[in-house]
Amino acid sequence: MCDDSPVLARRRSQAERRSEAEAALLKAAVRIVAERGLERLTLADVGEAAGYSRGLPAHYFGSKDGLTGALAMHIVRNFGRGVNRADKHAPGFERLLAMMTLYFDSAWKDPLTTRALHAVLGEAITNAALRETIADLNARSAAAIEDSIRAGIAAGEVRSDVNAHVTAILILSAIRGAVAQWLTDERGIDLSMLRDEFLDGLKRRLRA
Amino acid sequence: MCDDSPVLARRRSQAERRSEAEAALLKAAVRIVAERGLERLTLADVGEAAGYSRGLPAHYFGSKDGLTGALAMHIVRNFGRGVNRADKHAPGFERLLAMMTLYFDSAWKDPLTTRALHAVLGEAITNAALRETIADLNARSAAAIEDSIRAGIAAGEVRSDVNAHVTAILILSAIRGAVAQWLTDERGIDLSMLRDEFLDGLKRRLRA
Amino acid sequence: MCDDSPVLARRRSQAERRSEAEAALLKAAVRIVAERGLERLTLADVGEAAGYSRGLPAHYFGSKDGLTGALAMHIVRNFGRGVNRADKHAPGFERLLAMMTLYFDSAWKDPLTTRALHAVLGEAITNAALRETIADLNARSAAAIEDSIRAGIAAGEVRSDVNAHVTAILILSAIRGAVAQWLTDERGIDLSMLRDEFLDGLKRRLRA
Amino acid sequence: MCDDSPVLARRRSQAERRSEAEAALLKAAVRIVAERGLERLTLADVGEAAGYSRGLPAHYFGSKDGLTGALAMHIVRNFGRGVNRADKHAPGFERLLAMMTLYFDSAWKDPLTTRALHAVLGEAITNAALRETIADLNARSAAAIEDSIRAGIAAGEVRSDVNAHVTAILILSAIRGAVAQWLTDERGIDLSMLRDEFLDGLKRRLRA
DNA sequence: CATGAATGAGTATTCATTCAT
DNA sequence: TATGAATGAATACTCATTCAT
Repeated sequence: MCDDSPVLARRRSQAERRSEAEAALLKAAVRIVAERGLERLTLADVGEAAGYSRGLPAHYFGSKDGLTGALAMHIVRNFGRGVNRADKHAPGFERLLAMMTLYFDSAWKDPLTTRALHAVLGEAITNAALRETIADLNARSAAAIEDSIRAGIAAGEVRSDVNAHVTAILILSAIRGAVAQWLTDERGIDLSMLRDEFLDGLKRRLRA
Repeated sequence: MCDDSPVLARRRSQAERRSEAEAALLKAAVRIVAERGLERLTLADVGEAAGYSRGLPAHYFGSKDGLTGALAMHIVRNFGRGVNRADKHAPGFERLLAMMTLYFDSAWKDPLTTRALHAVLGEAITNAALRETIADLNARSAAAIEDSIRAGIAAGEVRSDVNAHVTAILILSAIRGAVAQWLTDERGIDLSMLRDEFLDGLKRRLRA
Repeated sequence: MCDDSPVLARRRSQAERRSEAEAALLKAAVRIVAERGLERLTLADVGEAAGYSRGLPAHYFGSKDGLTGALAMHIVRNFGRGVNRADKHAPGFERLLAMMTLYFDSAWKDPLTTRALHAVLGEAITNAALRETIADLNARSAAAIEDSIRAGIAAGEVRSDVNAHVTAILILSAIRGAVAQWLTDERGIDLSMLRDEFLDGLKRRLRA
Repeated sequence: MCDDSPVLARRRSQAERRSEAEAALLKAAVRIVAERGLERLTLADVGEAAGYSRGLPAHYFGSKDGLTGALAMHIVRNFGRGVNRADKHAPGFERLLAMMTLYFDSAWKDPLTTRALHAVLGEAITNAALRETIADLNARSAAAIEDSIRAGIAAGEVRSDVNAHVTAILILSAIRGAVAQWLTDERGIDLSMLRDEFLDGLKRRLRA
């Protein structure tokens, strides 16, 4: 920090090295999970794919379950960051539509993260260790949608007889299910068509 | 060996025993997958859980991939059989509503199969060997919905400006996503509430 | 069993194959432990040394702890069988002396089992999983000595004011300690001299 | 570096810190070995248990073998120091009895060191690197006993027909074996009873 | 001097698969 | 047909060791 040496590539501190390596490992893990699934992810592969040793993932994450958990957190955090870019719109119907668009479009723009996310979502159904992390993600995702619906109602943009809570969960459900089907059959399913029809239905159903 | 019973009868009995055992193995596999996931399913466990030897699953299904494939088929077939009970209604809006209800209620009534199905759906995202089976299931499921929508349009029960194909996919998406969220958080998500709200929205959106 | 085929090398039954392999594995394990100690025993080495695959020990004993436990049992059983050959003498002072002689001489005659036994005895001090097995061996070994002392007292061969229980434990202690010292320094310690002096002291101390 | 304090004082303080840390590491190692055994002792654990870094033990002792050796020496030295407190008695039968008492009582008073010592004694049987250290300990321990026996003979307190050398080894054997049995079954074995009976037998056997 | 990041070899462990009975 | 013994490859995991800070 207080090192003024003129060396351009300043030597990294231990903490920097550590977090740099950790980030690289998680990035590599995302790619591998997206391509092969959690089941066929090996600790050694992650280390090598990240340009480190075969042993480093075990050293950092302790066990495969540890890596899986950290990976879920990482994906969820990354994903949340992406969706939150919709908050340039004021809460309300506009933001809701922007969020929905982002959900669909991020699947298209970043299929790696999307595929990894859905692999983790699927795993959470039969893996108690991940369930809480994913349940929490789901709850927060639905809550963000719910907030926009309520704001829309308050602003008179959204019909006031809508059950914001349940509707939010169903909206999240539809997006998740649509993306999952697309991931299973990218050629047979036209995601942009699903997006347009979905947004259309949303307007029809919610608009005051 | 020294059994003198008529050959035909004997053959039949062996064939019966075989399919009986096979059914028992698949049933055991469904339970294990529902409880622990495909990753933690082992051939030996399936054999023992079904009351047979550790070696029988390999004997019948050849390999783990063979079992996985047969299992996916079995779940898909079972599932389809359940949903098709809606066909006592004539094709049209009534049958559509009945099918939707069945989708939700079968999750509640048979959480084991449901959980196993969703484990397989999740796996298909990153497992090419299952993708086709699942893509096919998805296509047929959506097609059944689409048929009812079209019949509804023809009967004048459903608005004629509805895009039957895309809407059917989105309907399937919403159900799948809703059940998936419920499976991840059975206490936090009220499935029957989701069902009612979903059916309500459906009527509002589709009814002529 | 009821196979009367004239083949000399009759095909072994599955159960025979299994127990044969298990015996071979344990025998190999004894040798490795005697030579290198429990710490440097690997499951793969045991399998290979026994002429089987590297994976078989894990397959049979489940884990290294499992093997260690089975090994302790096996050594203890083998050892007990050896010492019990003293029972051709009637219980009493003669049998006691014969047992003591056997203890010392079996160390000399079968240093492999002896070394392995003492490795296990040492391990039991800091390994709770073995403690009970070894505590039981110790209790039974001391009890056998105690029985002979009591019989000797009853027969008037042994002084009646001897505390049979505690003396038996101390006798076992002395033998164990003597053999342990010999194993640590075979050149510096003359075991036969220890044996003779020990037997001499025993007579002096116990004889009526 | 930029410290202007007298060099000598500084050196001394660093040397002190070094030996302080080394002592703390060895103390921690003794506890870990007593509780878990040499096999389950890790360098990192020792460092952390001593309140230092995970890397310090490797820094000081070079390798695990280095630590093991230093630990054996440390335990042996500590142990010898304890027993030598008997030298307030003049050499002879009294000192012998005092030494024996100390052997038993130190096991009771400091079970941690005792357990660690016996773990090392057990390991020495199959570990050539420790054998010499332990053989030397054994030889010196027996020699101390032998000296007292000889002094007792010279003073006319001990029977002159006793083979001092072999008897000393057997005495050490009995104590070691007794403590080992107690360590394996603290509840089932009454060490103080063994001590009393042992001392009693000793008097009867050796006293002139 | 002291820390802790990173490595990689060693090993336990799991399990699909093959094969003898 | 059915069992289960045996194999061996795959992989998680541990930890001594080295090295940069």
